[in-house]
Amino acid sequence: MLISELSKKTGVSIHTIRFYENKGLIEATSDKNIKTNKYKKYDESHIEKITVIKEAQEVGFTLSEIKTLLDNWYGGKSTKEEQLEFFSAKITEVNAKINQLKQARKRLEEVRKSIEKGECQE
Amino acid sequence: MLISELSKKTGVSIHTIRFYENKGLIEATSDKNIKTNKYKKYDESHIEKITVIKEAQEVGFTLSEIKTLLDNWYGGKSTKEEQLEFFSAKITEVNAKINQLKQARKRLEEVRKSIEKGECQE
DNA sequence: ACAAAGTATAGACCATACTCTATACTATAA
DNA sequence: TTATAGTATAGAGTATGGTCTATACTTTGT
Repeated sequence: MLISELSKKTGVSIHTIRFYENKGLIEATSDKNIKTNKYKKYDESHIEKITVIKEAQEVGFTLSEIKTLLDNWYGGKSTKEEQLEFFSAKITEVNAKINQLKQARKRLEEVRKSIEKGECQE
Repeated sequence: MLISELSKKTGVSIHTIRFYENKGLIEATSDKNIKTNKYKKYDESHIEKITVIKEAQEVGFTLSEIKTLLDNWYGGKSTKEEQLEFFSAKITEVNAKINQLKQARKRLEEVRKSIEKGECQE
């Protein structure tokens, strides 16, 4: 598929897709056939990667972290051990974030309770 | 205390404290006494606010969201009902973030498992 | 054949959240 | 009193993550 279709299927703008491509997060499939144009081709794997980018961003990872994540996820550049280590570390990070959020929730609930009790204004 | 002390006690740079002040997140206590200088004074409440800023940032809130949070937390500008509504909404947001992170963790654990099984490389 | 729509590249521009520099005034210690 | 250290303001500069514009080439429909 071409970029506009990928854009429609992912909900990510053409500009942003190109931005990701420049950053090295995704890479269009190179067609070895000599073509008259420079139109880039994308497939299901690109949809999946963009989905991962969106999900990872929502939970607070930066694009540079996500690039490393995708490189480990799809690229075979590192050994099995390195990959296992990488994902274990990421899971630890996510657990830490969950705990921070639980703390924040507790704080917010305390504030809400104190407002309910009318400690702030009568 | 003066700004350098606040900086030391919070671990936030003087520049950043002034940046927060310009953004309206904190406000130095105005001393009614006529003084020869323009040195701003801070107290424990400012330490607490900066702590809240840091905590809220860690869990993904923007400065503008945090400003609203602080205004509701410390300022009596809104009614009890509005405050309750605000904090309930924030708690809902935090819960949503926790769920997203749990989903992300599940995803990452699945990837880790598939690597363990050697599905990616032999 | 020609207009309209799609694609590519490069670079400008924007918002957020800092971070630093220049300049000037103030306080303190020797 | 004079150096130096701290404070204030204004504005420039940086990094991240986009978003948009200009220009040029390609494809498609009529």
